[in-house]
Amino acid sequence: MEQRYILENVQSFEPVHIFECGQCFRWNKQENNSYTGIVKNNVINVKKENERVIFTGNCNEDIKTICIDYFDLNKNYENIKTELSKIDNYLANSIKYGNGIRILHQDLWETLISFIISANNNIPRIKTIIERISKTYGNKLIFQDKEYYTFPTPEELANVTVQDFRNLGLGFRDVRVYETVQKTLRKEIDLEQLEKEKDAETLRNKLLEIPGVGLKVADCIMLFSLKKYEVFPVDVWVRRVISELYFENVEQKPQIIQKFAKEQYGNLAGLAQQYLFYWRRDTA
DNA sequence: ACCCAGGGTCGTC
DNA sequence: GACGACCCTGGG
Repeated sequence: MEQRYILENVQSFEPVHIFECGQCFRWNKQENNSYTGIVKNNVINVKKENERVIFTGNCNEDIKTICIDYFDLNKNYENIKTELSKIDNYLANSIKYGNGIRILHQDLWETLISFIISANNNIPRIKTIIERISKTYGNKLIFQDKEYYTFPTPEELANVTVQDFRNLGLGFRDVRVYETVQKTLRKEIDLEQLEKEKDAETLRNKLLEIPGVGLKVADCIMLFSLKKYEVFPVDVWVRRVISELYFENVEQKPQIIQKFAKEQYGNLAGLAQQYLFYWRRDTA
């Protein structure tokens, strides 16, 4: 049923920053500049009007509860931005540019599969593939006379073959997704255990055992789903922006970049990464 | 038409 | 630890 939740006097919440900073793939801009997306079994529209954010949705659960968790609304980004801005001017400027970014608390399963698909791929195509998977194997939801589809569970993907995935356009990632689905069904991958794991290093090592998950994808999962804000995913854009700003435009290896980020940005390096990524990619 | 690059990972050397 | 291969597609 349709529900509404309104947030007044908000700071640090800008839909375009949140949804276009590369952390998520299932939110789409509407004609009125609001965004509509799918959160578990719920369709939600997010509209910003001056200092007010309006969440409207067809939700099975309480929309307020969903939004507080998903958008991490109890986290104080004002303080974080103030602290990070003190580090250096490059970061301070990118924070100004993407001042409304928030790191989402996304579903682990969906994030895992999405970032396996992201390997050597571009964002428009990643979005298309995820949409096809959802439309083919997810459940239909109706919101304001339009159709939306949930991201399918491991069980809903149980009988999908490698060839089926290939036909949906996954390319060479088909086997990786297939194996990950099957291992999850056999409990060789334990999603609940991963969610409970507190220690970042242990968590990363467990993620690295999953087919299609290397260092970069593991870090994205940790940051975008498991709230490990200290990790610093290094993709081509981040590698580029860090090399340009801090290494006189001499391309550094990912390991060097990560070491540098940890020293420069500290335990909130992941947030710094999002501001820098958004700024560099959006001004390209 | 052609080429390149994209939120990398994996097997092989 | 370095190097190529890998599906596919949008943009130059």
